[in-house]
Amino acid sequence: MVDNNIFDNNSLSRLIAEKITEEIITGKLKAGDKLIEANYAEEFGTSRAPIREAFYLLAIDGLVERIPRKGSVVKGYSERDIIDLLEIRMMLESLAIERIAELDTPESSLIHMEQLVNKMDLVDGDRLEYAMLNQKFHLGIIEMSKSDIIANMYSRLGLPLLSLQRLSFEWVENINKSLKEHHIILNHLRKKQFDDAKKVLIKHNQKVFNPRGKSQPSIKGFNN
Amino acid sequence: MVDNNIFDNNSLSRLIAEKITEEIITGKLKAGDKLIEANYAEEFGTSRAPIREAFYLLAIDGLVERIPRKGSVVKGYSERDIIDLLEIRMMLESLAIERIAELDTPESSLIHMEQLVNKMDLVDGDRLEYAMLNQKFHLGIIEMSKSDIIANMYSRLGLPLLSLQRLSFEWVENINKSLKEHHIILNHLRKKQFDDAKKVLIKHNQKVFNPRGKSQPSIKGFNN
DNA sequence: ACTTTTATTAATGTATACAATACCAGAACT
DNA sequence: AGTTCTGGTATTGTATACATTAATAAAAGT
Repeated sequence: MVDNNIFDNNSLSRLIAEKITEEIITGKLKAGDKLIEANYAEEFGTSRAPIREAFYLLAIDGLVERIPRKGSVVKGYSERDIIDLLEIRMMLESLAIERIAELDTPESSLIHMEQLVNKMDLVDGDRLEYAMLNQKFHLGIIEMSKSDIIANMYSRLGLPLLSLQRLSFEWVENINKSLKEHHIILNHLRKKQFDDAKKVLIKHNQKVFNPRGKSQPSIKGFNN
Repeated sequence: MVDNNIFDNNSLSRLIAEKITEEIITGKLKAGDKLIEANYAEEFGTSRAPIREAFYLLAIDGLVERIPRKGSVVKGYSERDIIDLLEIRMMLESLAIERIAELDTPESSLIHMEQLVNKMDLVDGDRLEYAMLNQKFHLGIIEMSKSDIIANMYSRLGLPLLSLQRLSFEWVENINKSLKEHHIILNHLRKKQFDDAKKVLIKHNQKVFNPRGKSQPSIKGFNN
């Protein structure tokens, strides 16, 4: 028995969930948009069953909200929500660094992170591309901690933030500072100056969001 | 139009999920136990569809792990996992107190919490009962923060910890100190001494885990 | 005109049936 | 004995059909 081929992404539902995730992150689907099972079933040429599963997977990642007997909508986050998400993300990353300090991080991980940061230096103007790489950087720190719990918690924050950062970046002003800080954090990690790494990381996170007065859209198609 | 009756717990799946949650928390179901859709379908006299949904709800709360094409099992947590869970819980509660400090907490909330703590004083020997009340206390702090995000994150931690606390309480030794601290935290909140509340809370949480007999792979030595 | 009622339609919830896959025990082979 | 086939069974994955509920529109009453 040969192993699964490339297309078998562990069942349809995962594949569909990934596709919808992409649509949310790229902004094709916006907060409040209603997701209709039948529509997607037709679009993907399947029955509603795997679509439902996909919606659940998305709900776990915090991208979709399921309202019993009403349906599934793309979850919206208020300004307050985003502040809390960022705060919690920072806490998790701080904790991750504490955990990293207790381990020997293999050279390969550090190299991987450095490659990532170098790639970010070269991005020129594509917000989505930058947001994706940035996400990978933060995720990389989480993974270095080798803590399933932290990683699990983080996954609930990461994607919603990714879908928002694209919009709310103060692109021009902060990008250069942000890039430099990534390098600094990595250097501290390499030199095992974990307290310093933490300090820079905390500052780094505190500067990410500049609220701009956008409020949460209401959900269309529902009678609230 | 009269509102839904008491039995309509917003669809079967929620009800089933609650029931299974109870079985996990009370220890009837143990980590690693496999959950078979068909079995539960028969037990509840339904088809497999709502059972599946229930499993997903449990997965969101971190009580069950879904492995594609294999099934659902009661999720187990290692000692390291528990340390991380507790650490994150502490962080979230700390953050919650910061948020509380920014609000006017209504008197009714404080009274509610005080009633809870008083009830805890009276519990005599029933670990599960105490663990449940303790859970409500911690949850109460989260709710006072009025942050959906914090509450959402917390729900992923709370139930797994609840299912573990019952087993590993160092009942006699620490219970009195723990009780006192609850009162102290509440008093600080009432007097708007939020920094003090936070400090006590952090200490309260840090004492929770005492890995003493490292030989034991289980969750021994975990209390609060 | 405005609200309430009623019918129609759309969408989710649940049940049943079948398909694909994983699991397991026993046979065949080395 | 141990390993690899092989078949049968258990269990999840998907499809289809129907039931129930929510959203929409039209009709009736005030």
